[in-house]
Amino acid sequence: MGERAGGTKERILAIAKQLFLEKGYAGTSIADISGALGTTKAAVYYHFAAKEEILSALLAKPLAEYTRLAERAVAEPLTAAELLGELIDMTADAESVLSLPGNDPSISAELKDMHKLREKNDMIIAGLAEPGAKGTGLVRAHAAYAVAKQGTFAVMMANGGKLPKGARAELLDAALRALGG
Amino acid sequence: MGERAGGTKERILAIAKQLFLEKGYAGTSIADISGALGTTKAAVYYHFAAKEEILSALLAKPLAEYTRLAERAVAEPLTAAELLGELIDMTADAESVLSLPGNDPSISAELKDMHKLREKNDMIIAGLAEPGAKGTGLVRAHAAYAVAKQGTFAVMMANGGKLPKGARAELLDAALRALGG
DNA sequence: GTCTATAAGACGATAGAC
DNA sequence: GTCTATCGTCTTATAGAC
Repeated sequence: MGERAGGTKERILAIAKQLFLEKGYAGTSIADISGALGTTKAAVYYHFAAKEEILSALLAKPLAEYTRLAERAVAEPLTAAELLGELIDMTADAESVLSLPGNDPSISAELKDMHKLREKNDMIIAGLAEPGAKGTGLVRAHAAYAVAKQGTFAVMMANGGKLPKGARAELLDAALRALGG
Repeated sequence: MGERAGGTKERILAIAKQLFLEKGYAGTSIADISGALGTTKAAVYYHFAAKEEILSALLAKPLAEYTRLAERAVAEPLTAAELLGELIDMTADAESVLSLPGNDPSISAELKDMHKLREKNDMIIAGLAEPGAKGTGLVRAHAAYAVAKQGTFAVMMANGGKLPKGARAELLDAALRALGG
């Protein structure tokens, strides 16, 4: 009971998540992580063979979920409300770190084709737009997407990292208004 | 006439802007910049005493404009349409790089209190919200802000770095719908 | 204004003791 | 599972020739 919660590997991931968000992936060194952990660099390398593996471990689940959502968006006819709601929930999930690849260029540069994130983005944008929409018709889809991802992220940042009561519904409504018209 | 456009200093800034956007500030080395420039690292250091000075030179004007907008938002009674329109224009301005501090954690970490960007953000969010709005009432302001900044940025990225005709009006309308309701 | 050369340290990563 | 010690490389930055 009185223990420090979880194995070292999980603690490394928790620390890395926080530091990557604060200083970026390229701006965070293994020494930063081991320092916050209270051990040495070598201790970190016992649990992860390379810095990039920490990033991969951190992003594996969120990217898989995001990919699945993108595929559903093109396969099934998901409503805009369903799609945007899922995006808000994924962004708000404290365990997830879906905001990382979108907010840190040094990450996008690192895992470029690793999951073909850009492609998935386009699939979701297309799923949000009216069928056959093009050019400036996609602008509204981008606007709604921005509300669901960056809007949610901003509200969380302004509230100590958590979504306040009712904020999810407000964000979803705002995203739908941005989309609709 | 047949010249390569402008002094070396300006070329360095243009290259740095592009690389910082692609790989992030921490992920870009002086060697990367001098390589793209076609010279040596020392040549870069002749024009800038430190890497951070390149960043400062790049952000000076956009941050000053952003600060001025934030101050106007609390002093004069700016309409939401005026505020959001200016945000869209600042984000879309190719000379500006207002998207940099918001998109790269290694930059926010670097110039933290340099311009107190966070404070300016809050001033603009407050200027967007109805007077006296609080808690979840600010959610709509964050949503509108997200459309104006990240939405504009996303549309530009999807169109080769430029805003298509009519996109500005569409984005402004979408942001106002997200805000209103 | 740009070069070669190099300093001084941070970085990712490994070897081997405990 | 964590340590000390180290390797090789990359990084920021400087000195001095041209």
